[in-house]
Amino acid sequence: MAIHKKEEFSTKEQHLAAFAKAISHPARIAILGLLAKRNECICGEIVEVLPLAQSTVSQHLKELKNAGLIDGETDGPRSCYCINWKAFEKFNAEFHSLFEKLKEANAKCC
Amino acid sequence: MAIHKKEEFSTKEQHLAAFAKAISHPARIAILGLLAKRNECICGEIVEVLPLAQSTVSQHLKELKNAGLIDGETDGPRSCYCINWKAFEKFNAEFHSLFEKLKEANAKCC
DNA sequence: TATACTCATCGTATAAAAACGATAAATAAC
DNA sequence: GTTATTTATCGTTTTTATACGATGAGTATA
Repeated sequence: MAIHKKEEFSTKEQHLAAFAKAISHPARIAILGLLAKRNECICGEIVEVLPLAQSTVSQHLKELKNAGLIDGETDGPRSCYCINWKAFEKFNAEFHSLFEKLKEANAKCC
Repeated sequence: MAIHKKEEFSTKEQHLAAFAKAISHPARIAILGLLAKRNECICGEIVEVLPLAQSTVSQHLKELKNAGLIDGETDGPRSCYCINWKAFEKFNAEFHSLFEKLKEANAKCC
């Protein structure tokens, strides 16, 4: 009976959740950190750094790309990836709009 | 062969990923939004609002609590929950320290 | 053309997440 | 003391995520 009910929530909630899911694995955090440090990376470079098989890394890259967090383009036989900073801005903005503005109303608790 | 390798990444990466995982489901986003709006909530109130069974909501509340994002205390037979704003501050700070400071080095891409 | 290299995809196996009903524990009300 | 209320936990089922090896498609090099 595991009928997922994600679609019964608001679009905003779904979007923010999907964004969070994309960075919910340390490998993907590591990839993003590496891309931020080196500006751009070839898939093979990432495979060298991470303790994961090439196919697994490729899978994580695909998820990050699907979430819009990174961009990728082919360079001959290689694939070059870089961070999509605009997407990060958007994530930050959504995160803020959901919680930050409500914070001042919460001085005390329970 | 699904031996999870999360422990092979840095503590910081694991922590940030765990944080993100906690908010990677629209139900948990909705719970946080509700708690932010009402300051505090009884479990039953959350069950009324969400399109999920009581046991499922309780499960999501447990995950949010384990992640440190919410606090809960019993009030008679009821359980009262509220947001742990300090944890959100910490999350924001970690998120920033990982990416924000590297942004200026990334004007162009690929 | 043949060979080597890079990387995405496929197939597969295991672990984790998501959802529910049922039950249990604790407190309140009668 | 019995009953009702509230919520956490247990057990189960289905879906999704994680990870790998193998294969294939594409590009470079000999």
